[in-house]
Amino acid sequence: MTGLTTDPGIRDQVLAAADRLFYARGVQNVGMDAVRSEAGVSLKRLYQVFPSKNALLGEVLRRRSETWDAGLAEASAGATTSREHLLAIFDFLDGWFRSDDFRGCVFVNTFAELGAVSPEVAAVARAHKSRFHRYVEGLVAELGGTADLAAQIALLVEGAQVTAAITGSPVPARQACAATETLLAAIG
Amino acid sequence: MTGLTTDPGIRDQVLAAADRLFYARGVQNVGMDAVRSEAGVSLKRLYQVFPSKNALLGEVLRRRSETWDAGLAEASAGATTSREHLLAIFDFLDGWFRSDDFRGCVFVNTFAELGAVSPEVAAVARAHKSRFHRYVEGLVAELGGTADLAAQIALLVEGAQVTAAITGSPVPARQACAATETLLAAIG
DNA sequence: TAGCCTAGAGAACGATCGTTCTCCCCGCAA
DNA sequence: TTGCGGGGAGAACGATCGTTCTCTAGGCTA
Repeated sequence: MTGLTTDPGIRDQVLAAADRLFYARGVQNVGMDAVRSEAGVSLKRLYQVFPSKNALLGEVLRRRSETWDAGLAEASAGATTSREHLLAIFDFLDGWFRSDDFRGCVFVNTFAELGAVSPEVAAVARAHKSRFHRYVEGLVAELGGTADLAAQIALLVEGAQVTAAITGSPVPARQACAATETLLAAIG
Repeated sequence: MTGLTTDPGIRDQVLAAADRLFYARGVQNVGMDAVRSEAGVSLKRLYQVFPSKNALLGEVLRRRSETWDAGLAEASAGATTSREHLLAIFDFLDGWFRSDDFRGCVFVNTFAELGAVSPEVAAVARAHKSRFHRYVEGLVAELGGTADLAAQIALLVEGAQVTAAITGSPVPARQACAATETLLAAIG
């Protein structure tokens, strides 16, 4: 009927393929042709759905931010207290660090790669981190902790991701968790 | 006399220029021509001193590792106890985070950009982090702390660098310092 | 069946980049 | 003064990449 037939499945396929490749190799090490192959879609279609690589990257990042939230929510499913919600973050990290394709935080990686030359990328990274920071702040406040304590815990989460990526080991999740427990114990 | 006249000043100029540009924009966003211009050296000379961009990057990273050590040593100059040496790390970070051109840890950035496609880059990043980790471990051991405590402090240092880079604020240095003091206080 | 719209495959294009090559000039030895 | 070897500037080359264009085949409408 209309020439703009855009099967929603195609959009998802492309996003999933781009996400996989960008994350695994770095954005600049992945050509649009590789995305096309991985997605099993023609180049024409690809550019019909996303007008440029930058637009595609933007959507990939937006989706990763949602995926992060979803993973966090899933790991917090059994949590009842604020403390449990807080510590569930580290369960989430632990599971993630153990996955075969783990290669650090997409936002940190993309910021490192393109943040200096792309204000949009820098803004998306900042927004994601800021949102997570507020999430932690809310939980810590419920436990009677200060904003500074929340910031400290966020640093541990950040450090765990970077360290797990570079060392290839999942233990930073447990270490960051233990440190958080120590910090929480010092609230009183 | 010999055709291999390689003024040692030129080598330093090139390294300094490459370091500045790679760090400011990301390795892949800097062409060899830009390095050449920044260094004020002919392309021929550049390739006489460093046979390839990869070789140049390798040397830049090696030098950054030394610069890190030197900065740490300088910030620790007045420290006498192990505790002071440990806390001096955060003075070092604070000064660094406040510098205009701060853009995170070179090793983390380069790992994010090239670690997946360049085993050498990944290895250099790992080696640097591992060396710093051992440094912290030594200091913490002198204070009667465990290796796990050292790892926790290292996570704070890592997290502070990433967070300062993305937010553009120097406060993570202070926050990581405060968290470290809390963790140290819990040793007993 | 005839005509047309669409989509796919991939060639083509223009830009960039790492690396090498050419050309020209300068300073030095005889 | 006359060659000559080395160095500088930048053109050139080959590869890659983002993006667009062309060509062809196929399916739907009348």
